[in-house]
Amino acid sequence: MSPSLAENLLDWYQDHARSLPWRDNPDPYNVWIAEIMLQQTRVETVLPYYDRWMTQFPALDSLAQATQQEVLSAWEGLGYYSRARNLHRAAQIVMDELDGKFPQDVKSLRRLPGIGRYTAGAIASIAFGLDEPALDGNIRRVFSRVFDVRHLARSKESEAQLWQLAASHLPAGRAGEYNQALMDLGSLICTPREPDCSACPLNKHCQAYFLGVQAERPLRPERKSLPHHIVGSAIIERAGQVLIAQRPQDGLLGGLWEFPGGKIEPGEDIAAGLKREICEELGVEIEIGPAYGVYQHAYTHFRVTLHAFLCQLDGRQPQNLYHTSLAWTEIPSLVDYPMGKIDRQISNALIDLPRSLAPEI
DNA sequence: CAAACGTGGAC
DNA sequence: TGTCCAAGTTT
Repeated sequence: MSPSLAENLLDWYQDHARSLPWRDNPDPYNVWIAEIMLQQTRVETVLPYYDRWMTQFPALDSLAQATQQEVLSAWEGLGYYSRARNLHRAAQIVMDELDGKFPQDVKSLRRLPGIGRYTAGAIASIAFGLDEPALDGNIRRVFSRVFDVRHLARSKESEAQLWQLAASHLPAGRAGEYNQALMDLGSLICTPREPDCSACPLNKHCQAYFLGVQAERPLRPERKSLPHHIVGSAIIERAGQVLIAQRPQDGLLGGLWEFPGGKIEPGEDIAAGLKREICEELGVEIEIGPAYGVYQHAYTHFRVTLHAFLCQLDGRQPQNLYHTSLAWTEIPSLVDYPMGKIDRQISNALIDLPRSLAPEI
């Protein structure tokens, strides 16, 4: 009798498993942090963040006791910041409501914020040794090829079929290894472009390879083009300090700090639009000074071109009409506030070129 | 349930 | 240079 899919896979994994820090000691906390960081994020990107995180927040209690600003600063640059806010909240829930005991089954894991179907299965199988499936992007691709799934990727039909496949081939008692082996296989061999089918331990099982259609699986839906927004931002300076604002908790870059401003309406003059935004957000008129750079950035669902300006207030105090909070800060202290990429670039420019704030000096 | 949610790297 | 992609979750 020829070896099963799981047998071939696990044999391969024994020799080819990647050495990763969270695999050294796969306790629930380590696996949880790694799984959240790895959501929609490459392993190479995660590695330095994971190491710093474990130094700063070595266990559940230290994470629960940290401030949200500390957590967001540790996360800065990783993106999808709700992951960090949810990790922090979940750590506090476990400490305060669950007596410090991390949930140990899929159903209770999924009650924690930020843990969905995939992550619950991953933690349950890897950290607790339970026979649970975990379907991520790699495993979707592997199974879409091995079983020649012809439904459109992410459709209801393909999701149902793939979760069924992920569950139906689990080797009893070795689900954690199996799930990780599938992910390593997807990452190393069964790659999105030019999979290395000749080196694949599953090529004898692979229907797409047999049919020569592996490059066309999974079946991808068409993508829409991204909208492009023009944004104005005000670097409001007063007595050697600049005004920064903390974004609302929900939505884009929630909880991070920014230079206030906003979207310019189509056809609107940039300076006029920036004055309007500042008036809406801070209830004050500004005088717009020298331009301070044009910044291009692509988010997941839109692109922006951001125009920054050095600005002065009209003498009145800004009111907080939109943000979580406002702060006046010395320029060197901007490093202490978590920010998204563009505002970090602006901050770094200010730190590197402080004289440009006071060109008369 | 379609849309929102970041960023960096490969081609 | 623009597009695609990468260990998903939430609303």
